[in-house]
Amino acid sequence: MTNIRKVAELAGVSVATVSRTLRSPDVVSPATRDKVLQAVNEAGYKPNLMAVRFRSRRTHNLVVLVPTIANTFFARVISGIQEAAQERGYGVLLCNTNGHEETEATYASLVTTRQADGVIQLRAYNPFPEDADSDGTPLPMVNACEVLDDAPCPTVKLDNRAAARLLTEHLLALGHRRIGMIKGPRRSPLTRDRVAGYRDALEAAGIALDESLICPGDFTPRSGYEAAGTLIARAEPPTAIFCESDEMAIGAISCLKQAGLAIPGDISVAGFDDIDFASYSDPPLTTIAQPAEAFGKQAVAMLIDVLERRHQGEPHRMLPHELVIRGSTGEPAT
Amino acid sequence: MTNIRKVAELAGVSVATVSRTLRSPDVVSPATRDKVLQAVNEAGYKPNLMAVRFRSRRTHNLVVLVPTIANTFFARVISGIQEAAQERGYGVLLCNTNGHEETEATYASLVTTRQADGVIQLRAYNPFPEDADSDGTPLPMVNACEVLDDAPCPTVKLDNRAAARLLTEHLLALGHRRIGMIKGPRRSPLTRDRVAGYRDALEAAGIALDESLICPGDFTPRSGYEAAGTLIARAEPPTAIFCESDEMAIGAISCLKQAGLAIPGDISVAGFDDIDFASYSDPPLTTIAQPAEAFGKQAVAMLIDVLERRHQGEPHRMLPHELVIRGSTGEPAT
DNA sequence: GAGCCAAATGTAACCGGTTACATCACACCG
DNA sequence: CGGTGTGATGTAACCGGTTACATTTGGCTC
Repeated sequence: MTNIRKVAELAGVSVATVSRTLRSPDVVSPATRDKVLQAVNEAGYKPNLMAVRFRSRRTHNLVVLVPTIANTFFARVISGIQEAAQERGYGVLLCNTNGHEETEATYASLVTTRQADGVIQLRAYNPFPEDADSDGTPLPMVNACEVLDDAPCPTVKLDNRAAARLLTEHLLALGHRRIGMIKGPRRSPLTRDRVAGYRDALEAAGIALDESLICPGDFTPRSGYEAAGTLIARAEPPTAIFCESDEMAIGAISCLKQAGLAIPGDISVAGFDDIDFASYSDPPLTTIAQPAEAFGKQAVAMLIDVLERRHQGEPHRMLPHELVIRGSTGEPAT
Repeated sequence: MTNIRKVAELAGVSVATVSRTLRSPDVVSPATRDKVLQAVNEAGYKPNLMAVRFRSRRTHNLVVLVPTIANTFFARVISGIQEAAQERGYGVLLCNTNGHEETEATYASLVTTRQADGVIQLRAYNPFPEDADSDGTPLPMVNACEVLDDAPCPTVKLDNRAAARLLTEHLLALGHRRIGMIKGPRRSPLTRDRVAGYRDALEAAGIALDESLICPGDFTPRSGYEAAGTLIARAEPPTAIFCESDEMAIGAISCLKQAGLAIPGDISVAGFDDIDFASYSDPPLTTIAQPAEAFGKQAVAMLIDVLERRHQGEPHRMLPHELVIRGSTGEPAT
C-alpha cells in the first residue's frame, strides 16, 4: 500500500508537506506543490480515508433510520438524502428498522461508536432516552417526515394538519357528508395531526365527527384493503374515504371494486403522498403531493449545518404540500 | 472521551489486557476479565470503531450500487441486503447511481480508499476497467440481479431466460398468437435474456417473431404507458403484452384502459417481479415472482465469503422464480 | 531446589495520517 | 550590521486502538 511516507520520499519532502499540499495547497510554495502532486500521481497515491477520519474525528457518514425502505414514499426521501449527501461528500449508512426500536438503538449507537457523525430519522421515535451522549453532548440528529412533538433537534415536515384539512375540504366541497378515514398506526404524531386536520374541516362545515368512520391501517396496500372492507360493512357506510397513504388508497380501491362499487360513482377515494403509481391507478388518485426528495435534501442540509456548527436561526422547517385532483374523487351518488 | 487507557487505569491493568478482554476473552484469566468488564461498565466505555477499523484494516461496510432505489423491486433487494448485513455486523453504504456511470465509479472508489470492504452491484456494469486495484488485487465484488455475462466475480441472478419462456408459454397456452413485449433498456443483459426466453417459447410454438411487437421501456410506469400506446397503434396490434416489470405493466394497463380496451377481455397483460401492487392492480397482475429479499441476502453472504477468504465452490447462483397467475391474463377475444 | 514450560500480563511499536511547534532562509528596517 | 518578521518546510507527538514480543508467575518434574 502506498502511503504518505512513500510519497514524501519520492518527492523529496517531509510527510507534513505532502499532507499540507493535499489539505491546504495555498500554504505550500508552487514549486514544492508541483513536485508533490507529481509524486502523488506517480505513486498512484490515495489517502487512506479510515486514517484521515480516525485522526480528524469525522467519519463523513450519516445514518438514516427508516421504518421501511419498501415504502415508495420513503424510497424517494432516501433518494433525496443520498443525492444531497453525496454532493457534500458524505456517505449514507442505511438502517431499515422495520419498526423495531432496538434496531434503531443499535444503529444510533453507530454515532456513539464514531462510525457516523449524525442521524437522520424519518420516524418519530427518540432512540436516546437520555437524549445525550454519555458525556452530555447532544447527539447530532435531524427528524424528518414524521416528527416528534417536542423534538430536541431540527425538524422538517409537512403541515400535515393543514394538508389533511385541505383534502377533506375538497371532499366536502364535492358534497360528501360521511367521509371515512383510513389512518396510520395509533400513537403516531403524523396520524394524529392528519386526523386533527380532518376534524378541523368537518367542524368548520358543521358536521359531527363519527369515530366509527376512522379506521387504523399501517400504510401498506393490504391494510388499506382490509380497512376499506370494514368501512363499507358499517350500517351507514361513508360516501368517500380519505386514506393517509396512496398505498392504502390503492388497496382500498381494490377492495371497493371487488365489492362491486364504482369509483368515484358510488364512493370516492383519496390518498396521500402522490407516489408514481397514483397517476396510473384506475381511476387515477386524488391525493396530496409531498416533496419527498426535498425532505431528504433539507434534512441533510440541516444535519450538516449542525455538524459543522453553523447554527443559524430557525431549525424547524415545513415543506409545502399540494392538492392534486384526479379521477378518484367526485360528487356522491344522490 | 473515555478511551482504552482510562479503562486500563481504572481496572489496574495494561491496555493490552483490556483490548484482549474485549477481542478474545478466552485468553485472559476470569478474574482479570471480570475486573476489566466492570471497569468498562463503570466508565461507559465504547471502543472507537474508527480506530479499530483503521488498525484492523477492515471497515465492515459494504457499498451497494443501485440504479434507482425508487424502484420497488430494488427497494426489496436492499431490504434483504440490509438485514443480512446487519446480522453479520456490516453496515450498508447506499449509492443510488441513477444510471450515471461516473457516480458508480466514485462510489466504487470507496473501496480503494478504504471506506468499504466490498461492493454489491445490482446492475451489469463494471466500474473497474482494469478489474483490479492499483496493486493488482481484484476488488471484492458481487454482482446481483442484473449480471454481467463474463462477470469476474460471484453472481446471483434469476434464470431470466427460463422465466420469460415460462410466462410466454402461459400466454401461448391461453391461445395468444400475437404477443407484444415491453422490454428494458437495450444493451442490458437482463433484457436480452428475457427476450431470448420469449423467442424460445415462440419458436417452440412455431410462431414467427415479429420484431415490431417488441418495444423498449425503462422499467417505469410512464415508459410502460407509452410503449403500450405504441403497440396498440400497430396495424396488427398484439392480443397480449408481456412487460418486463410490474411497474411497466401497471403503466401499460392504464394506457390500455384509457384506450377503451378491457383486460383481459380485449388484451392480456403480464408483468415481472410480483411487487406488492401487483395484487392490488385492476385486474390483479399475472407475473413472475422473484425472491427479491433473497437476492440481497445471498449477495451479502457471497460477498462476506469473499472478504473472509472462504472461497468455497461455485460462485454463481440462480434463485428460483415462480409464475403467478392472476386476473390480467385470459383467452384472446375470438 | 534448580530447571522448564505454559499461561497471564505488560511494554511498546505500529497503523497512516494531521498538526503544533521548531527551524531555517531571507528580506527588510533602522 | 544586528534585529525582526514572514513564509516555507521539517520534526515529532498524537489519535485510540492492536499485537508481536518480552516479562513475570507459578506449577510441575527430576
